[in-house]
Amino acid sequence: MTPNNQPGENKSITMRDVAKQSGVSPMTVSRVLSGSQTVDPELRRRVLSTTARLNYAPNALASNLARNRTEFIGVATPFKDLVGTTFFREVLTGFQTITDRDKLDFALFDCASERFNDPRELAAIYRQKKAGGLLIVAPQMHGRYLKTLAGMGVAFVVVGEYIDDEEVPSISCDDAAGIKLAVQHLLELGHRDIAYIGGPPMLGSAKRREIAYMEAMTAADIEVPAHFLQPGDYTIISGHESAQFLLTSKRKHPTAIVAANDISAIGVIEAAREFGMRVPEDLSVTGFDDLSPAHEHGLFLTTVHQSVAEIGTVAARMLLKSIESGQPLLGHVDVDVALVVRSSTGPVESAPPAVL
Amino acid sequence: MTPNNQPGENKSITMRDVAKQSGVSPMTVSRVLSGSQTVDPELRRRVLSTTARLNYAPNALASNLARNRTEFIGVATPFKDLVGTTFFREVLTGFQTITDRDKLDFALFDCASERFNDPRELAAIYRQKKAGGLLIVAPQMHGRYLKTLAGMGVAFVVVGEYIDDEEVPSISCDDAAGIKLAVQHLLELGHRDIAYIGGPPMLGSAKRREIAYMEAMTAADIEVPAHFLQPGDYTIISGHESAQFLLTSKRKHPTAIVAANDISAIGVIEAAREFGMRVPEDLSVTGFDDLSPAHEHGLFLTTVHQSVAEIGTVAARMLLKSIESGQPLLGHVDVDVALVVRSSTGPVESAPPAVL
DNA sequence: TTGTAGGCGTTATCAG
DNA sequence: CTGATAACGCCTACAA
Repeated sequence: MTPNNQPGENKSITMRDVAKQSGVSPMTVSRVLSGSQTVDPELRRRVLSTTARLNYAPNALASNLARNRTEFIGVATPFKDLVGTTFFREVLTGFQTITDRDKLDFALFDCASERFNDPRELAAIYRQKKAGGLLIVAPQMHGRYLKTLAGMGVAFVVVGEYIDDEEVPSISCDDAAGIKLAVQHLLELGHRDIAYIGGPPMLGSAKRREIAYMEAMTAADIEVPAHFLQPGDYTIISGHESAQFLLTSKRKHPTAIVAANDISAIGVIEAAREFGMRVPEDLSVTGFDDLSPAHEHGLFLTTVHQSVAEIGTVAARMLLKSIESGQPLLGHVDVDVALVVRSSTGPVESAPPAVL
Repeated sequence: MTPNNQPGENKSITMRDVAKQSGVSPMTVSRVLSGSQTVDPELRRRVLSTTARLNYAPNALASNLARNRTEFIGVATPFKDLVGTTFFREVLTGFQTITDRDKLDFALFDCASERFNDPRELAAIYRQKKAGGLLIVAPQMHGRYLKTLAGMGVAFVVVGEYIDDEEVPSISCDDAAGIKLAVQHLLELGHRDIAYIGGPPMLGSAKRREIAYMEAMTAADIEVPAHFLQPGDYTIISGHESAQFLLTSKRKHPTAIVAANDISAIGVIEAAREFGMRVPEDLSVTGFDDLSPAHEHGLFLTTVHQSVAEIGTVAARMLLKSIESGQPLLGHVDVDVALVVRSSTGPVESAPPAVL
């Protein structure tokens, strides 16, 4: 990793070289290039001219060392699970809109690699000044791990997941509001037999969605039969299985199913179709997330839209503020969601759906 | 971006601090931590002990400045187009398997942003030592742009696209071999009326695939009717349209279609089904890439598999070698492909497919 | 085996 | 407005 020289020139050009050739001191060069202080226009011209002529590029390492700063924002995410994902892309581009102003760049770390099993390794990234702050995009990370990180004075924020810990700063969409919008929508369509298919129980956001479902039903004075609360894990297959159970059970069948995310909603719709049920005539289905797959699959899923890009920009603003102020962030921030009504939901039919 | 201190401790701990508290010189600390030289076991113990006690983390900026190196590999890619992509994820994880050994990290740059309109800006990343080398994952980048980059002595390699320029190092799958495998497979199934739906003409890899199709047909002594060479742009819709044209033309209809990638192959199959044709009984279809979408869509597409992860590892090895040696890379490297026969291809039927 | 001196390339500070 | 001086925190080179 050592050499950085082109065949011919042996040492890289430094500020001193530019200074000498411009007949000024290095400080003047520094001032011109940092654009800050007032410099005599003639000197400025000379400096800029030789800078261009020598093709000089300031050494960021030296600059950052002298200024005790870092121009990288660390992004920690499990490569295998998230990098190829719409969610990740959206968070990043949202984040980017803010960090671009400060000319910050991204450093990318695979937090699922063995190396980061110990939170101290992630903290080291920060302490070694490889990154001025950390954007953590890793839903599966344990609260304990993150709490430890917070205890080590690392500037960071977790994105896309609700962490139930005051000391851990996190940003995600307003899960509760989203589910309540979905349930409310179904209630307005006349549904009362509304079942729910949940998400991975380890995820704080999944917990929030489930609780919100129960609250919304209770608020509408509807008692939820135990079997209406189905487990799930955000996969097509889990949605499929739980829907299959609900639609073939000997107990009451739902006229509508609220799935904890779009993926499992797709499984629900698949299952319904396999049983010859029409969506939405025989069964209404709602999802959650509104990322691309819902469209790609040629579905017209009524779902809760979360603005991932906005989560990214909010995260960026907060993280930058924390980095500048030196104050750690605290607690959770909810970003608004919106119900997108498409054609997987409709009014409840007078006749109950046919039992298979 | 300035402060990095926790409330209470005002300056970060340096090697000097560790040295003092261990009763040794900073050099000894350096030696212990870099693990290199021989150090008295007793001193080593003391140093390690106080390192842990003080929670010391070496400043990477200072270290890299002193050693004139950089521990970041720059990854340049258009965020919007590629970051959310299986291809990108696979390249990165493949790359990672090599860079992990050297404890290198990734710096991520959005080469589609205005900032990088000028290749000098990308070169600056390298010259400023923000990255020791560049992995460019950007199929749409112009050869001229890349040639300029090469001329500026930047250590880099382009991945996933064939760049027709000896000075520009690139790595991609062996497009020609892949298409020839597909055509050969169809020939063996008895097809002779094999049409081709191409890719974006600006892409070198698309050009190579098309040329290979022509060569394979010619080698089999089959004359290709002009309308058998259909344009396309790697999208479902382009595959759909070209297939529609081929299957409704007044001229001869193909019994098999080779699509330049999986996505357009999906469009072909959709179109065929709309015309009531069965795949593969009435029409054989092959794709190219074998990334996830082909499976996600519930298709069983016979296709050319490219090992993206391997492209990543090959790229990593080459780039690291170039960085170490200071020698620029040159020319293109092909990574092997393999035909994956699934159920979208079959023997040609005796009766020609029904004309719509 | 350990320590000393000096430099990596930049910037903060303060004197002129 | 400009320049000398002294860091920034670490490492190479040489000396002990």
